Parts: sequence; structure tokens; C-alpha cells
Amino acid sequence: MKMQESAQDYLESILILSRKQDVVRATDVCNYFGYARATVSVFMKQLKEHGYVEIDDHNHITLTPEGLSIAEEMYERHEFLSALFLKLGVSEDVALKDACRVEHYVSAETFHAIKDYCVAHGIGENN
Amino acid sequence: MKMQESAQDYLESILILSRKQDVVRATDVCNYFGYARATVSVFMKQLKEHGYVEIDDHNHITLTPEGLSIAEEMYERHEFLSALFLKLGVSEDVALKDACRVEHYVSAETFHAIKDYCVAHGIGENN
DNA sequence: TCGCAAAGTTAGGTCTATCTAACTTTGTAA
DNA sequence: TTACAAAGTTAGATAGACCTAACTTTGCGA
Repeated sequence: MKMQESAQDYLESILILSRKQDVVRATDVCNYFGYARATVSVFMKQLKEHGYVEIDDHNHITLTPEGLSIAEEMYERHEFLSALFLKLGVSEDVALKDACRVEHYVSAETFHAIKDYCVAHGIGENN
Repeated sequence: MKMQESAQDYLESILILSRKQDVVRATDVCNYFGYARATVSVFMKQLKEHGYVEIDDHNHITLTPEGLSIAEEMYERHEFLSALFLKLGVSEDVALKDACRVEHYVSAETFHAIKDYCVAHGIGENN
């Protein structure tokens, strides 16, 4: 599995769900995205095979350290970019949607350059 | 055909090529992307069927007004974003690669918000 | 002007990520 | 404790975007 947009999205969704509830199951991920159960079932099996998640005998999904690291990276980008877009005057709907997509296509280098600029200019946190 | 990343890329490439040379043929697009002739041939037929390009009896490809408008939008984003990333200190390789991908995933609203900010703060043009 | 190389097309294949339908497993409420 | 609904799995289909192989068409140089 190449680590693509979709895998990153699944991992991020597991992180987000795990912060809202005790356990995360495939059906929660289905609801989160609106995907069919079969789609998530198959994808989870692949994520497990590649060492990004673990699934216990109650079908509770947890992120491995590797999966967690990717999920956290995506989540940080998501939070940061959506906050930035909002600051720039973008409407909430659009800011969230764009952040959700752009987060996968910015390299670490560019993301950090943007962040550094914002920190230096006090954008995205205090003012 | 949903107007997706790939179609936008093809249209943008035709615009870029048409500014560098007299005529644009499928083979030029092949070289531009490194795609197989068959791939481009099939895709051009679809672009033609959907009214984004015209192909004359010498196989010269031109953009229709609709195709041109998409191509110009993508091109503007590409130029603007890559210049912005460079200004922020991103290396040239990465800035170009990221601009190339991000340009497809930013809505018009967000793009213009970013541009407005940059104009207001003199980023990306003069300093 | 004709032969060959370049360009274009067609057919069929792959991979990713989705779907529906039909099935099995799990867990809980009566 | 069992029956039913929720959850999960499997199989097979679809769509987009790429590929190679094999074929046809075009156009240029000798």
C-alpha cells in the first residue's frame, strides 16, 4: 500500500474518533465518512496488514505507533490549515473542506514554511 | 467526465505548451507528462467530446473557451502558489511539486482569500 | 513518390477506491 | 436463551487513470 490520501484519511478519522469515544469500530468509520461497511472492512484489513492499525477480538480498532504518527501529522495539518483559512476570511464550510483536501498534498517542508511564517506574523493563534 | 485533477492538468499542459510552440499535438502532451501515447489519445478524445478542446485534421489541439478558462485558472494558481512557497523559503523543487498538486484542491474562495492577504501584505510580487 | 519513422488509435490489462448484495458473526433485550 | 438487529465479511461490479502490445495513419527525406 502506498501511503495515499485515502489511507491518511482513514488513519486521521480513527484518531479523531478515538478522542471522542472509548473505542473505535469499523462502523464508526463508516458513519464518519458515509462509506459502505464493506469498503471500510476491506480497507481496515489492509491497514492492519501494513501495520498501521490493530484490531482486537472485539473489533476495536487502535492505531499502531506508525499509524498514530501519520494520523497526528494529518490532524495537525488539518487543524492548522482550517484555522488559517478561517483567519483569511474563508467561510467555515469551505475552509474545512479545503483543509481536508490540501492537508494531503502539502509536503512537510511547505507546511512548516507556512507555519513558520504564520508564527512569525502572529497569524492563526492569537490575533 | 467530472472535472477532476487529471483533466485540469491536461488542460493546463496544453495552455503551457501552446505558449511555447506554434501547435500542440498529443505527442507533446505525452512528453510533457511522460505518459504513454495511448493514455493521452484516449483522454484527448474525452476532452474533445466534453467540449474542452478541439482537434483539427492535422491533430493540432486547441483549447475551447471553456477549456481555456479552466487552464488559465489552474495556471494562475500554479504560478501564484509556487511563487508564494518560494517566498516562504521552500526549495524550488518542492515548491513546484506542491503547487502542482495543491492548485487542484483549493477552492476559488480560499485561493482568493490567500491572494488577497498576500496582496495586502506585499507578498509574492514586490518584496 | 514511396518507404520508414513518428504519431495516433484500439484492445485489453492493472490498480485504487468505491459500491451493492448476500452472507456470517456478535451482542443484547425480552 | 434465543431471536433479531447491528456489525462485519466476501464476492463481484464499476469508474478513473494509467499501462503495453499491436495495429493504422501521417508526413517527411532521399
